[in-house]
Amino acid sequence: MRKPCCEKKETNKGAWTKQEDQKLIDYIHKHGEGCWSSLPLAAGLLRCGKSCRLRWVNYLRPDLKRGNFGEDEEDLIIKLHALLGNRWSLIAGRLPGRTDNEVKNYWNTHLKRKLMKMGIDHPDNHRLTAGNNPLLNKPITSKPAVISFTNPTINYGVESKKTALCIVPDLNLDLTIGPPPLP
DNA sequence: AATTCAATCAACCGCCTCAAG
DNA sequence: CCTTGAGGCGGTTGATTGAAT
Repeated sequence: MRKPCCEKKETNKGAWTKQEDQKLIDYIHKHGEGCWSSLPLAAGLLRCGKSCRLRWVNYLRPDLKRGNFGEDEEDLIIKLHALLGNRWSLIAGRLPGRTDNEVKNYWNTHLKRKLMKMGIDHPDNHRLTAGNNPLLNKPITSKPAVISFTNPTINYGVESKKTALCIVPDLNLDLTIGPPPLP
């Protein structure tokens, strides 16, 4: 079994202090994101490199948006999750200013629950509760591609009147994965 | 006001991949 | 090839906060 990356040294754990944050910010402003394993020593931090990277990527980066997710962001997450599954970093890559951790947390706390309320009892694979919806009692032959969005037009539709349908096995999501947009 | 419960989210853990030696 | 270590990722935990009783 591999040793943990920071077994060699005593390192701080838990919440970061303001001073630690500042040290990390200062160091990265001066030297850029480089070798995370040697960063803590160089920056005067008693943290392991992984912890520094995580703190920077998820919290200190200046281009982070933070705050509530917009409806368009929600839709995009649902759409991308249907396509990619739990590939949070890929999903986050399509949401400027959002991190994988943030997207993952948002999915687990808000969206999962929201989809379940809409009758999708397996939000992880975007399957609707068959018993609730006669349309769905047909066998699904291929991997369900799912879904719904408030914007553009289709909704999961369990409750919405304007809805069309919800699971379309071979639905073309008209979504291509490319490099994330430039900042 | 005090207590309990639920929701949220920052941070950790362990695994995987990949490049360097 | 094989080994090693760094970086990155997804799953999970636990502290904190807010709401309900």
